[in-house]
Amino acid sequence: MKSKITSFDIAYKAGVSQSTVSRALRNSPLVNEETRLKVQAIARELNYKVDKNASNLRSQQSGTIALLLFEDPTNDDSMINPFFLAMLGSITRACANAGYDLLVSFQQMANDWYADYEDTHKADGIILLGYGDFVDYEEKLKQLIEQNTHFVRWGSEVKHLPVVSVGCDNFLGGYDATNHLIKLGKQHIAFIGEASEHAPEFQDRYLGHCRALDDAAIGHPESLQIDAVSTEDSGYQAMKELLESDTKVDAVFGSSDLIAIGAMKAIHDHGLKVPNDIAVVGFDDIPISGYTYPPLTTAKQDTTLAGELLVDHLLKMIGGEMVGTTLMPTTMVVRKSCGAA
Amino acid sequence: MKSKITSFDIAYKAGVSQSTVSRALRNSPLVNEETRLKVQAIARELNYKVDKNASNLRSQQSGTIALLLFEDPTNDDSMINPFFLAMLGSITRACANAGYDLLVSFQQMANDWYADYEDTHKADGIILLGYGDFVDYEEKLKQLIEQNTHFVRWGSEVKHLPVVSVGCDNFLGGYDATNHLIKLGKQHIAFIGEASEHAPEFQDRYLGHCRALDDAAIGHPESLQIDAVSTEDSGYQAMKELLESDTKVDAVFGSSDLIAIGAMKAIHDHGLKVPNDIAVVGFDDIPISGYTYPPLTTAKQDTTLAGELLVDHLLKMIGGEMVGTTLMPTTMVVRKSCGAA
DNA sequence: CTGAAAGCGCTTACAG
DNA sequence: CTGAAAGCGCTTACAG
Repeated sequence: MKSKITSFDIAYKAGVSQSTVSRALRNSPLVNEETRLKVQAIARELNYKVDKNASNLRSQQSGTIALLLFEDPTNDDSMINPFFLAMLGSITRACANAGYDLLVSFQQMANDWYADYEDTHKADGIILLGYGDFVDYEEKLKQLIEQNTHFVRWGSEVKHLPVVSVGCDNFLGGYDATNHLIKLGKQHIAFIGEASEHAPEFQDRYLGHCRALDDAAIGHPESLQIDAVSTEDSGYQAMKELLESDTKVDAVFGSSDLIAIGAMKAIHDHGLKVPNDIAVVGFDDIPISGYTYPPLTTAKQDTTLAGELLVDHLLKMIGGEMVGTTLMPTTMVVRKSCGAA
Repeated sequence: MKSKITSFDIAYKAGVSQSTVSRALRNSPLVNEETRLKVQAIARELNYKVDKNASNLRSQQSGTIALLLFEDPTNDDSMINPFFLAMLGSITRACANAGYDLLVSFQQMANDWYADYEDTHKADGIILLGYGDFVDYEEKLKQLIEQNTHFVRWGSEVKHLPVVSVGCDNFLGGYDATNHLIKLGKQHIAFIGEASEHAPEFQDRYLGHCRALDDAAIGHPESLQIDAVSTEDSGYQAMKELLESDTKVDAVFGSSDLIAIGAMKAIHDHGLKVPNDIAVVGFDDIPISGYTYPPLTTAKQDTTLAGELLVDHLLKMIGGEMVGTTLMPTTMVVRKSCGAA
């Protein structure tokens, strides 16, 4: 029964031209109110829908945004960072509000990614979330810039490249998190997370962490910074290593909630208590963080606002407007894991 | 610099016709090897990409699948069920493997949903994940059927409707979960989750739960079934209510991991211990479940396989094949929350 | 194996 | 306010 209905069928039924049907359905002011209503009524009656391929081809735009989500290669679906998934939710919603569809693609850094969504006219612009290694990723960004692709990315400002980013003030967020622990009297605060150019967000958090310690005249020996990627497992291993090294530690700043959650598990498995023996704070405020044991104190990134800003910035760029990088503040969400409550 | 390159430009450069370019780029066997390589080389050199709108319009297919994710209306992004998000990951991956793009849409039951992705030729078929209230949702399914839309859904078999589903054997999963608790000597096992026709999956789990109790000659009084939707908060409230009611309970089967996690928090807040005072099992095995305190024992649904099956079934339907509903088994993942380990 | 031609279903100048 | 016509960039019979 799916014999295709076209605008010509509607035109015939309504006794007008196909051009008029096209205008009426797009609510063009060029068409008579009465005509418009009649055409729309008939279209509804016949369950007619404009063929997007045809209209996109003709008007040379897609009404679609592509979201490229990068993760380290892994075939484990469960490894998708819940923080990004929360972002995905808010981005989808923001797109829908703006009348855009969202094409989602999980990219492995291994593949020939920057999947040409804009070049193939499937999308008007691209949102980039995450990256494996920042140094590799930077090369890809250069390609996108060269191709004049419209895109925004989530993250810290990219130096030396004309890239529009939306991100959090990771330095300040890291400062606040560590400062919170200092205020609670902690003296030996470990930082878990890779603090290198390969992970600029973590690095900024680490620099904020160090600044807070400096301001309080507390040292930050190298032995208290342990590399980890943003998974529970990595946080667990890093914390385990730290505990087994007999380094003195009374608090931990996990550079993501997943890391902090893994660290808490390692602390428990080691026979110690959070926050009594070791206080813990995280970064992100993923949905689960209020339900860990104990509930996790963390520097919250506002994913709702982030999604809105990403879409807003991208749409402006597509429209030819100039936009700059936006950094949002983080807010401390104090729960039990730090020992404050 | 984005003056549009078309297949005619490639044809001109290669000294062949545009038809040949089109064939060469799609690796048609109708084209000479040498010609094909030359054309492809030139296309690459000029960074030419086939315009999807044009090719889709002409060939009347989109190479795209739409994923519609339903949740109860809420403006909180964090409420997106991590189980569905894990599914999203595996569906995206399965689509990519099949050469399809994925259009994602979060639907609120309130809206005029079934967003006509197939009618507008933006997608060749639709995958449905979740639903608010099943009774309302069933009406929407009827519309999709009426429109001859190609779609598959995640969930239990739908009775009396010609709908293809992929889901888990919730009855057996529920049976296994409760049976596991029985084997550990539990006698007063509560079920938290709505066990009504409005949530058939939960209902099936409940029926499996009851059957296991029947088989062991243990009662299942109504007082031990508390309604809850699939959120930590709802699980927390339900458990709190149960604890305050002074009903005797030595174990809890949360009909989703989120519910179980919320319940564990309520048990802790009530001053009791998991699993010593009350054992807990969940359902799903979401990523976080290995990192809760204590780690959650749960009936795992294999999201990777689920995503593959959903895409596989849908693609077959699009291709005109007949496919039926598939029910996958669940597997018990035993961790500490049940007291077995 | 290759090319000339038709046509997918729209939108948008252009003319009135 | 409306219509006739062109054309977006492909794919696919059709003919050779």
